[in-house]
Amino acid sequence: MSEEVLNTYDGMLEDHGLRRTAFRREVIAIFHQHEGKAISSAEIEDRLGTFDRITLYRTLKSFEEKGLIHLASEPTGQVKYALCGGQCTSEHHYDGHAHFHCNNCGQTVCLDEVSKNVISGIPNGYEVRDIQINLSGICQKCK
Amino acid sequence: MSEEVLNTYDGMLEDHGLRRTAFRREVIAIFHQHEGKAISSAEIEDRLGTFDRITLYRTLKSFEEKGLIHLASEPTGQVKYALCGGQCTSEHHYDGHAHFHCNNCGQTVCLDEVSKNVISGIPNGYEVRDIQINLSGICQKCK
DNA sequence: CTGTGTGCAAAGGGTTTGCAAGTAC
DNA sequence: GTACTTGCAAACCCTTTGCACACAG
Repeated sequence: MSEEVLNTYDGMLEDHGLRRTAFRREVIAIFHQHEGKAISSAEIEDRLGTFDRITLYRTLKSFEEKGLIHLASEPTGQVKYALCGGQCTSEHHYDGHAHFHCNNCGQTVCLDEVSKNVISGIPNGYEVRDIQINLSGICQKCK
Repeated sequence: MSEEVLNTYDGMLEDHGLRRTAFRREVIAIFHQHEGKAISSAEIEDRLGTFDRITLYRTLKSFEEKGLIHLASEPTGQVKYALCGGQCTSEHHYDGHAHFHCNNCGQTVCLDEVSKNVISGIPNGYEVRDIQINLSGICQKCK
């Protein structure tokens, strides 16, 4: 891992009010390797060399609370995580993209091309704080 | 339970190739009482008088497979279920509406007013079979 | 009668909690 | 030094599986 990348990871942690530890750097590195995809806790485990599952759960929880990652659940309820864009905070998530889940290979990719701005018709009185669009089907590779 | 309603429930079961049992009628009745909302397995349990949790799991699974109900998972991964419209089959689900989850009261309602037809910008090569739109925030009552 | 559904018990798997030792700041 | 983080163990909870009995068709 180059020093520059390390500094980037440290910066991400610092920006979100998280202490810079080796474990957290490693988890961010794994997310970085899967940029553009949402990955499950199990997938992260597989990538972690020396790992402790419990610590990973807590790490993901604090990352999510501090706005570093966001949840992207499958329709079946399986929880996956992906790196947030730079504008996310603990107050509000702004992941402006949809997710596509492939029923064949099981991978979930982020589709930046699909905008959420088209959503309309929300009845009066509802205060929308988050929008999740989850597509599923067969991805490019599996077709 | 009037005879007419009973017949309706029986018809729903028969139409989806499911045997008509007392347990299944009761589960459908609970969904009917919560029409327009997605409910969790735990919420159904609370409503069931004499219930067996395991049988409920299996019932929900077969309902889902036969196109009687559809999944509406929360962003957190919690699985909820809602009655399908009449056009759903075991081959394909056509729940043409979005779901709104209230972060305060925890209820999930179906928003028929929010159309999925507006989704565009899906890259070539992706075969979309299902679209789920999950909104969250504060509902009318809690505001 | 035959195949499906139900109920109970037990197993399974992922996630959370408690606490002591270690580490960032 | 203080507060947060980590690691291990155990507990938890929801869900699934196996099997015998009951019931729908």
